[in-house]
Amino acid sequence: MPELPEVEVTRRQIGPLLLRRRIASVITTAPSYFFLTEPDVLRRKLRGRRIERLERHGKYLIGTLDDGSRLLLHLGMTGQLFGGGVSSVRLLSATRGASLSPEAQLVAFTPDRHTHLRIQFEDRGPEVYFRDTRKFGKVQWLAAEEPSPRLQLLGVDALQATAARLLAETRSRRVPIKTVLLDQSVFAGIGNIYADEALFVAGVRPTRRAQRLSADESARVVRAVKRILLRSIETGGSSISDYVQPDGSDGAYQDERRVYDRTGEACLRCGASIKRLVIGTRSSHYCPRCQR
DNA sequence: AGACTAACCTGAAAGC
DNA sequence: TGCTTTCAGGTTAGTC
Repeated sequence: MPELPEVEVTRRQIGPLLLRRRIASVITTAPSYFFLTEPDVLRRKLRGRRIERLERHGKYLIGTLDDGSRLLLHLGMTGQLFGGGVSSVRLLSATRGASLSPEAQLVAFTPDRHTHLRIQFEDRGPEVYFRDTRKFGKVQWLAAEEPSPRLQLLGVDALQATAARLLAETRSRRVPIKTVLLDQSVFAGIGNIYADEALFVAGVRPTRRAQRLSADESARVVRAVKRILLRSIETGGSSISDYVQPDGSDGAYQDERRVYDRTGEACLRCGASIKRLVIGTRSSHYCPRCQR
């Protein structure tokens, strides 16, 4: 569910709760394919460590631990990271600086069967939870220097996209342009909402064969992608079905959607009825008049 | 290599 | 009021 903006908003909000605190223990659910690293291994590797950095590449969050190992997190469709816990608010106030009104970032929460990770810290302050109802999310521990095939497959982060790269990639592909935008090995981070939104802004129909994209259109698409992703981050991401920010509040970008999930509604630019069709199993939305 | 599909899950909403 | 079907911000393994 979360795309680049939601993951970036999550990174910024969860950072203060996750970074530089020594991990006392990790509680997990039973083994499942959510765990690329077995839960018992994960618990053992994380105990006693501190996360020094939290970076994002596409939709992946990458924590670097104080022993050089790394923690990979992917939110999948329904994954959510947030801080909270019993009696943690008071303790957090006592242990943290007053930069961000820490209380506002915590959610009153009782772990349930979908809470696959529960991280507790030695400072006894707020816990960090990773909850994911559908289990399409992923967690993986990587030893220091251990390469990650998943990360290696990713293209440059979508905020670093270039028209030249998109144009080069499209030359040999006869799939719809939208399929190329969703391909994480081209640009990492674009998902179903922002692919539709960017193509609308660029005036390109999602079904257009990649090979038929002009250099000018490639530039427009890349510009639209970046503008829309940055704007969505500013507004806290999109809250369409169940995504909420780590502090529990809704993002606001869904209010700025131009086509996604607006089937049958009027195009905000020309008034035509927004169409929906399926491209490679993903529902796609576009304006038949504004997008050619 | 590129293009498709099926599969991994759960829950909400719509259809009957 | 059920029971069934459809749909969902994602990715990967397998087949042609």
